[in-house]
Amino acid sequence: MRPLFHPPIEDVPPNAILHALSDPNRAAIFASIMGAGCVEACSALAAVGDRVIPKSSLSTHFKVLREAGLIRCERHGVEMRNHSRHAEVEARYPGLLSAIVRAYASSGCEGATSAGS
Amino acid sequence: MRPLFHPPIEDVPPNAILHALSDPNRAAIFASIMGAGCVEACSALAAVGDRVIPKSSLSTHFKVLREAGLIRCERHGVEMRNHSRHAEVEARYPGLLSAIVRAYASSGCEGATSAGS
DNA sequence: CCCATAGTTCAGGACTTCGGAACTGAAGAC
DNA sequence: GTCTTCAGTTCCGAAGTCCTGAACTATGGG
Repeated sequence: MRPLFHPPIEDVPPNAILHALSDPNRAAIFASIMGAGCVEACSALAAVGDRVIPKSSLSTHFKVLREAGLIRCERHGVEMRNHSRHAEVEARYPGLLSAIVRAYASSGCEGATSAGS
Repeated sequence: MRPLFHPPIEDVPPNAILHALSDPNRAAIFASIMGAGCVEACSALAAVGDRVIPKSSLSTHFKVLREAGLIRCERHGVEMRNHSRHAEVEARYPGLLSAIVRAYASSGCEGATSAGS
């Protein structure tokens, strides 16, 4: 497939990460990828709680997360594997991701429920 | 003046905080308030680096920060004192604010430079 | 009382995001 | 090899959000 652009983590400004995760849907997606051992298919995340997310929105969300350096996407056959780049982000911005995920988890919001394994 | 609404910190969802701080201008304002000993007047922050922020935008930014539970505003005479509620937020979402501020600082972005005073 | 200062509100335009429909690319059926 | 199906992307219009200048309100001083 065309070479999906993944920015080096040093080029990602903090506000891009905050923006990406300031959307509860994206936060839920990311928490799910991060919690589920760094691999998921897109369609597996088509629902956050009760709410069904349209495919197109989902695609956009993944694009935002990808461009924020939070995930790495590669095509495996017909579906997409999404690896969390959480270790890289952690190295670049120590404590940021864990604090955010913890914040969502402690708020009882749907943002990180699926990360609770 | 009318009783400016300050939400209790427990009522503030994490995404509101992330959203508030995902704007570099607001991040700079907040970093400045937090770094400068928790008191500032609005007009003292009318410029982020080279960029001049219009009063109306500034007012909106303060409102967003206030409604995200990040600052507490009270009128003293003709001007406004803005206290950082950073301790409360820290208690509610441990490590979140410090990680964000540190991220902005380490990125060399203008988000937290003014906190170095 | 009138003026100056600090901040808020409103309205119009620019920008972003959402979501359905159509499209592309890969795997399996025939 | 070709057709069908599945997974995801792109396109475009609708809806919402954000920015900002202009007008307004509130406070303090002369």
